[in-house]
Amino acid sequence: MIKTASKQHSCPHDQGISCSNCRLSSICLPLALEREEIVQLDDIVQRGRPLQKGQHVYREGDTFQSIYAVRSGSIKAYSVSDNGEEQVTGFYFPGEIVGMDGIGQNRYANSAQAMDVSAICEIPFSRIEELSVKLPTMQKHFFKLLSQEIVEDQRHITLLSKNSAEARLASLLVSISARHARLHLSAVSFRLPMSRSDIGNFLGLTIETVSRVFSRFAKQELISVSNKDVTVMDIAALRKLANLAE
Amino acid sequence: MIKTASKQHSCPHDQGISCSNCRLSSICLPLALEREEIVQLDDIVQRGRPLQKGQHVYREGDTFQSIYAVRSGSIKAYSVSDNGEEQVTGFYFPGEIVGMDGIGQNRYANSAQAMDVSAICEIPFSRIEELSVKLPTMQKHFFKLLSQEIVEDQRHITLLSKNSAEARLASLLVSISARHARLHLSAVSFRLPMSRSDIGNFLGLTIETVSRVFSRFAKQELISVSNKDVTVMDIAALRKLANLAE
DNA sequence: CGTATGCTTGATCAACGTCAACTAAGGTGG
DNA sequence: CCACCTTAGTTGACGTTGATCAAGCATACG
Repeated sequence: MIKTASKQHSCPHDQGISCSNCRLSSICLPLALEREEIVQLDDIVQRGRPLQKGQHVYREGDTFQSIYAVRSGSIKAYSVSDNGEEQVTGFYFPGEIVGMDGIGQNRYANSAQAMDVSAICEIPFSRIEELSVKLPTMQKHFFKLLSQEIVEDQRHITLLSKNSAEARLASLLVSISARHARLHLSAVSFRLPMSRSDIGNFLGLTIETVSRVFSRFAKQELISVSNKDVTVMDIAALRKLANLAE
Repeated sequence: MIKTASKQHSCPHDQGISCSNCRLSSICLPLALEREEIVQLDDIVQRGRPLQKGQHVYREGDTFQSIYAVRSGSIKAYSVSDNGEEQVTGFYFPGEIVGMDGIGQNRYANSAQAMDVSAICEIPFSRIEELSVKLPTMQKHFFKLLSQEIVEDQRHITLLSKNSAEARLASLLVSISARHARLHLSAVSFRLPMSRSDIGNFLGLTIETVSRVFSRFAKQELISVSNKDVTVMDIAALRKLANLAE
């Protein structure tokens, strides 16, 4: 693989980057991987051209081959149930990994679609398996990654099972805010990449309810909303509404 | 480890059994593990005395060390959210694995509690990691296991997000029936090990709603219920109600 | 500039939750 | 072994939240 010279503060869509100097590596590779190990991972990661909004990373039912790290932009994952209804199962931001649902059945259980222009790193799973056998740290990392997705999904189950529309939306806003902060972006002002319909679908609510709750939050001056742009004005109140510990 | 002589059709609570001759191994170890490999796994697996009803396998927050295969009985997993409410995240029957939520944080994210007298096999995770490095088949198996739990949880998200009380309960009944069948038990008549309250909690419903839906199903002669004993009379209708493909 | 699409807001409705009373089942001590 | 008590489950009446239906508005795109 040919790599162009990479600079320290590169453009997020830049392809001439390696895991070693990727500013996301602390999220993507939270383990204390040795420099040596990262170099080996680098060799298997494939960085393609950015996806346009609406393009799919993979589709439900496709043969599973790779997992993907989001480098820039944002991805939504969704599945279609037997009766043809869509269920949005997750939103993924830079540093996060999609596609792990495919491992079990050798077929993706979800489709993954770009909500913005997005750059992704493809990591062929067979190579991960090989590397994991050689590098126990790497194996541990991927076991952890999978386990964390389980815990995330269970949190979402709790959200849907126990919480009101307000709590659900508050929870999503808090989560997105925190993930922006982790990326050293503003935790206060951000643009939601997804539609109201995606939000509703993800949270088990109708688009009308989502809209109403946004309006209510705005009226209570917890946030200000203008279309997809949100400014969080009272994160503590949102956390409280979301039933999260202080 | 000392193993007593094992017979072919052993008692489910019997401790003198090994993976090699366990009738659950096709569920627990669906991979084409070589006999040689199973023997190595056998050496890791610890089989303790059965748990009494109500006893915990582990508790949320405990340091993660092992995953557990259910040998007999049934286990429920639940977590307590920040506001103190319980959420039942899963029911586990023989051949199924609990505890994988602990890998990511080195702490269990759920508590696991026996709903009946239950026998479990403890599998220390560090040993799995070691073995997985030596046996790629084993590594693959555990990657798959984790991934399948993700897919399961996502199905449950869809259930909670999109389906009515009737669909949710129908879905649970179909699932339990199928899992009984897999164990070569009756898919038609079975005893529910969990309380109405656990069912409601798992399905995001109140106990009253669960009770009413049971009664409605009985009146429509889809099932007959007597306390915890259920007989499925029209599985096709239940599948339809659950929005499952024929 | 006009049309399509996404979003908001209002009015009404239904599903499920809440509250309450009652019944059945299981467990314990006399 | 039975009587009592506790806990689990059922059923009914009523209330609330969020879905549905419908109309209008804003934004984006050709």
